[in-house]
Amino acid sequence: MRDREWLPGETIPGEQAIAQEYGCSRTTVNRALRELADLGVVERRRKAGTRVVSQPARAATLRIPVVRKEIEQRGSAYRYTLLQRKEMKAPIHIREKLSLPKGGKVLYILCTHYADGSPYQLEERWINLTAVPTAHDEQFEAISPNEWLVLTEPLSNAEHTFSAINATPEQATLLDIEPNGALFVVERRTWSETHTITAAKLFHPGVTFKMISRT
Amino acid sequence: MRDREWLPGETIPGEQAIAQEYGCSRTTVNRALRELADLGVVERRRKAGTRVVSQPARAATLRIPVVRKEIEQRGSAYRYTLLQRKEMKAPIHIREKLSLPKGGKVLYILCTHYADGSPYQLEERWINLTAVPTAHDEQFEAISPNEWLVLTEPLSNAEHTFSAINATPEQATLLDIEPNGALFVVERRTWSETHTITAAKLFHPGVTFKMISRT
DNA sequence: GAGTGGTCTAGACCACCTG
DNA sequence: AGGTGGTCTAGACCACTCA
Repeated sequence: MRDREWLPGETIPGEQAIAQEYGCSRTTVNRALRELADLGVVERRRKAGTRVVSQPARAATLRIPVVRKEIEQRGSAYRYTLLQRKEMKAPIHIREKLSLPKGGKVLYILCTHYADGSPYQLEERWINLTAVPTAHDEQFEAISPNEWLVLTEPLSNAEHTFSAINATPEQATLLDIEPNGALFVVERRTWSETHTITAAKLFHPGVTFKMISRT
Repeated sequence: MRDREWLPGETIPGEQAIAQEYGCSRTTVNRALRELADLGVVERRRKAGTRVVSQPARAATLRIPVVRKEIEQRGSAYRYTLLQRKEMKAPIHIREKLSLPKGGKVLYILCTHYADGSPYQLEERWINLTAVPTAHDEQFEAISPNEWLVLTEPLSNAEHTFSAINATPEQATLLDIEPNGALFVVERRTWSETHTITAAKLFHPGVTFKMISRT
């Protein structure tokens, strides 16, 4: 069905018409078209019908696992080190990201994840202590905030931003790379239905790191 | 339904059991669970049942549009410049990526995409001339290979790899950034059901570029 | 071999949106 | 106002895979 070419620039098929033409039920057609819509190949609107998008934006699905699993899946040994941990009033840029009021308290954490002894990721994180008060009692010496939050706050929503920057001198030292070396940065914001939970910046040495998405 | 907590680490619900419990049809339960499986929250296998994943890998969906649209959507003016175009025997690393035989011919293209006059993306591309012979007749002076291929070879599969590198001197010059500046790199491989089509490397100045995925 | 998920059918009601 | 997609039901067959 998805091979067939009635795909000129942007046209309008129908839904139960297709069902008749192919001799299948509308439910099936609906599912097929819905999947095509998810892929971005097709646009659907209630009364207007279904339109074949002219220049579809490729839908790439990434799987972003917990760092430890990511490292172990490459067959490397995982190690974690806590560098800094302090409770503080949220700085302005974090207040904005987490929609916190003036004076809102956060737990700031800086830590490193190693693969086979080499720095794999530098993690900088702010946890909203109003939303996750139990973080106050966790020292994050044995478990990384990444992993702890996945266990503690399941099924949260997230927004990811990917970018590239030149390492600051401190970052270069901590990640054991050349001064000014390229870093792959993942910024993550996480929230539940009621609260914003955490903001994180994850820095990967560019030489090492690749993020892959298939189909 | 997705609020309910029978989410201990990893357990096993049933499918038509759930349908009865919630007083809805199995079709509906199936769809719900299938969507949760797509999100990576749940794992399903035929005989074994459905398991709540303990540390789910976040599924982030990216939309990767045609460069021109990406730029125009930011409200910027788009301009495109062809820098180089030559037919050649595929170098080894491209032969591997495109599964080409020795001596397989490709069309190599180097070009730049500008947003409001500033370099936005440096595109380096190899097109498989066996699979897409019509590329031979296209000069790519008026239209970018990116856009041309989306029009010519619709509905192809793709694999994307994201990484960060330091710009080479040439890249820094072409993109008008500092020497050694960080670049956000998208590598793309594209294939149809029968052929590998193209391999591309897309370089974005790290200072400018961000790639965002929501939920 | 038996039970699970994967997929389909035929029919129905509804919300939305456009013309 | 009417037609579209969105979603649901009740029932069915099949393929896979575990025990």
